[in-house]
Amino acid sequence: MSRLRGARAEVVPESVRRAGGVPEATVGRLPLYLRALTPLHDQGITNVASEELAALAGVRSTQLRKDLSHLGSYGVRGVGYDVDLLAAQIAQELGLTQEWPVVIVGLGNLGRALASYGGFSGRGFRIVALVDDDPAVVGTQVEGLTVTTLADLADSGPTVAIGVIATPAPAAQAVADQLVAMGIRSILNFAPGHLTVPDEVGVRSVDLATELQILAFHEQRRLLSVSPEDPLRGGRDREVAG
Amino acid sequence: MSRLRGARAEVVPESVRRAGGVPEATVGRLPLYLRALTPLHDQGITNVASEELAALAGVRSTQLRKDLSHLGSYGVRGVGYDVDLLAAQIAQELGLTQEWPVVIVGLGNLGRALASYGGFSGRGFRIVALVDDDPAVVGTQVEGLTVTTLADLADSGPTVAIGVIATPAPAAQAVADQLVAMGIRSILNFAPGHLTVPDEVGVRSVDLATELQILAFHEQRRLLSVSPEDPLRGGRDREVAG
DNA sequence: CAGTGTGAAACTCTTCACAGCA
DNA sequence: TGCTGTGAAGAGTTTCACACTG
Repeated sequence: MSRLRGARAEVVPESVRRAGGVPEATVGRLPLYLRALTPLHDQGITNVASEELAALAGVRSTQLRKDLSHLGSYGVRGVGYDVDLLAAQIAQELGLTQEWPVVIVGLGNLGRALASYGGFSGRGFRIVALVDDDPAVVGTQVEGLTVTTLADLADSGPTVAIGVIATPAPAAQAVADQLVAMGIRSILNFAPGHLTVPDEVGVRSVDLATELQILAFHEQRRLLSVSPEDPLRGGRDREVAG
Repeated sequence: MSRLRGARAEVVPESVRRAGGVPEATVGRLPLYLRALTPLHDQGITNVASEELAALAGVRSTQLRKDLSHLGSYGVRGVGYDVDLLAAQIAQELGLTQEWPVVIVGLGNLGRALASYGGFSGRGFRIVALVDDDPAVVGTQVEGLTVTTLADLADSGPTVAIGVIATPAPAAQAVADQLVAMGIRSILNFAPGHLTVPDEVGVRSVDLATELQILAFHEQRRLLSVSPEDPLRGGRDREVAG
């Protein structure tokens, strides 16, 4: 589900790419574990067993333990994991010991929703710039930041590590090109459609229609298989990492 | 990426679950293919080769052909695929020949952004209800629909197949429970955190912080590996279906 | 002969079974 | 005794190589 997929370049096998590293599937779940640990920390709980944490994160305990083993985890046999220590370890692995500066491009409904979303600060990210190309919007204040153009950002704006694209689909590729040109190598894309970027740039795409269509597939499957001789649909607790 | 992960229930092997079906990984890519086909259709292009369509969707041509082979595809050797026929086939497989009624729960910034998003109609979905629990919002008109409460919806609202949760995190589980109680078996969750639902309910979750943290992991990895003796990062064109 | 369809191989990911330690 | 950590087995996915066909 997140899912990595090659497009260009020779394929470097995971076994080589991962020199001293963590499998991609595990990376996709580390955020879930971190998210599950936070409320435990807030409740003053200091220790948690893999079974319990796995339930909170929505995975199996063996999976959790295997994942954590890749970061050379420090669980205690017979006891469990130290909540704060584990959270710190995962945060370090994900690179959240520093704050990554983020720009949001496109201040339509979605862009504004993202800008006002609380999930950035305190989780390793800070919005440092907001960009739009509508003259009526540029210069206005949104969430305490002055909206600029992409050109202004490249020219005289703050340094940015991650670009979030929340523009209409037709503009997304051009925006991505400009973000890449100004040195950004991580892009989160909310516009539908595939972005073509150089190999060294990471892109993750979130598309509402795609998600709904996947749900529709299973919904249809369910409706069809209720009637006949086939009582197996193996329904399972479904979740997507991203 | 989208990724499926069991949590409860005995594990039904894919080979059994997929009786006459399509692998989960393939299902996750069918929407991408459909999305890539639409502009071709609009341009009046009637035929496309797997190499070209794969490039538009951001996958490899072998992957595309293998995926399509699972729906018993009707490509023509030496020629390619009929654009309209292929689009129709995929749409049918995904269950988009009918319109699925959708409810959006939570009309904060995100919920409103989703409500005004154009990606629903014409793609197999229609928003038939908007729900919020704020008395100041209930009864108002948003995007041509009158906002109701969840209780009203269960009581006297239209039938709904898919629920979209766009509430704050603390409310999400309770909302999911109520959606399930009224018979909804497909949920798209935008609130951070794991939802616990019965086996027969499908859930997909989209979480901004998770996506950003995965990007941050790779960004950090890139920064660390630029300097030393390790010139392999196997940079690849990254994309997520989910 | 260009391009699809597909078994087989390679690889990744998940689950199992159990050794090992506090 | 209880729970972690992990090699090995099993399941799923991707890629390869090439047979096949319009």
